[in-house]
Amino acid sequence: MSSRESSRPVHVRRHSWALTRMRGAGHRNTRPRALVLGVLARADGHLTAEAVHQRATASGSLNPSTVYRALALFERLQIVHTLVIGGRVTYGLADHPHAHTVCDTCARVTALPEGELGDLAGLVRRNLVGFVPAGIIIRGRCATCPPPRHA
Amino acid sequence: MSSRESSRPVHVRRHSWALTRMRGAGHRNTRPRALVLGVLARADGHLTAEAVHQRATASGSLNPSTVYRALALFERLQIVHTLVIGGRVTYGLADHPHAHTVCDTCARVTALPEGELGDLAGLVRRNLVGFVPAGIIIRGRCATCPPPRHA
DNA sequence: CTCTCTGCAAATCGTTTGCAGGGTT
DNA sequence: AACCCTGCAAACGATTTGCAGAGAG
Repeated sequence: MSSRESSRPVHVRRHSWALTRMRGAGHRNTRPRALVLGVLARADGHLTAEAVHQRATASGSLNPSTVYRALALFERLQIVHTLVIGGRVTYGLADHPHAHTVCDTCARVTALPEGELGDLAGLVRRNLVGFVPAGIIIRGRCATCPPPRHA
Repeated sequence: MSSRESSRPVHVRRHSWALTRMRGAGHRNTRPRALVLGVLARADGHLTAEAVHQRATASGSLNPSTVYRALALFERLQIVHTLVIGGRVTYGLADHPHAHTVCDTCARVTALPEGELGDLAGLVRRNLVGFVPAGIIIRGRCATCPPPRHA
């Protein structure tokens, strides 16, 4: 959170990365879309559409359905990718490839930076000929969660 | 499909594995539950709740809500695992650990038997201390799908 | 016999959609 | 000016839930 590693804060760079991609595909830079991207660029982790809407609302009003439409567009353009956490669809900026761990118990999500797992993506590419990996999700139980009681 | 590798067909063994687990947790072996397990035991791949209901109906009537309740129970007991494919929740028997590839374009799912990816689970366990992996999902684009056109 | 489980039907709620006006290029 | 995008409100559809009766142990 020191935010002085570069002249441009990280979230600004992520935001403009997404913006460039969107504009490059011929889509307009509107206020609602900018609000959504701003939220996603600042989020460290994945957010539900509802959470995106709530946070975006703090900076200006916009309609939930517009959030859904924006997110659907961004997903199609591969600006965001989705992840289901605790039964809810969540969205996160797809600006750098990474794997996620998702705890089945507490629903906590951890992003694993590249290299954290050796070269997992490379392993996949090497073994699955023709398959282009876009994301890796590891479900399980995180260290701090108690094992599920057999009810 | 030769189905004579053992005296007990595979689906029977899978079914009774699940049954044992369910009974062991103190739940009753009812006809609807048996129907659902029968479907899952025979399925090679993941099915939506709706598909489970349709197939189960072929062997006897049961209510959709009962299917949902059964699947929720099985998930809680870790008898089944869920996977979101093309925006729909799908269910599969969790009798042996394996990874899945999910194609973002055609929604096709491929189960990777253990060992297919080297020891992916072992790699995860080694690098994520304390995290107990229960499943690995690799999203991406399969060899037969065209790359998404930038719309 | 007791307590769980099921069927039924209504309620829920995240998400989608049609349409007319507004904003971006 | 042309066309894309948004707000609004209604529609949608998968999943959940309350309740009374049926069935498993």
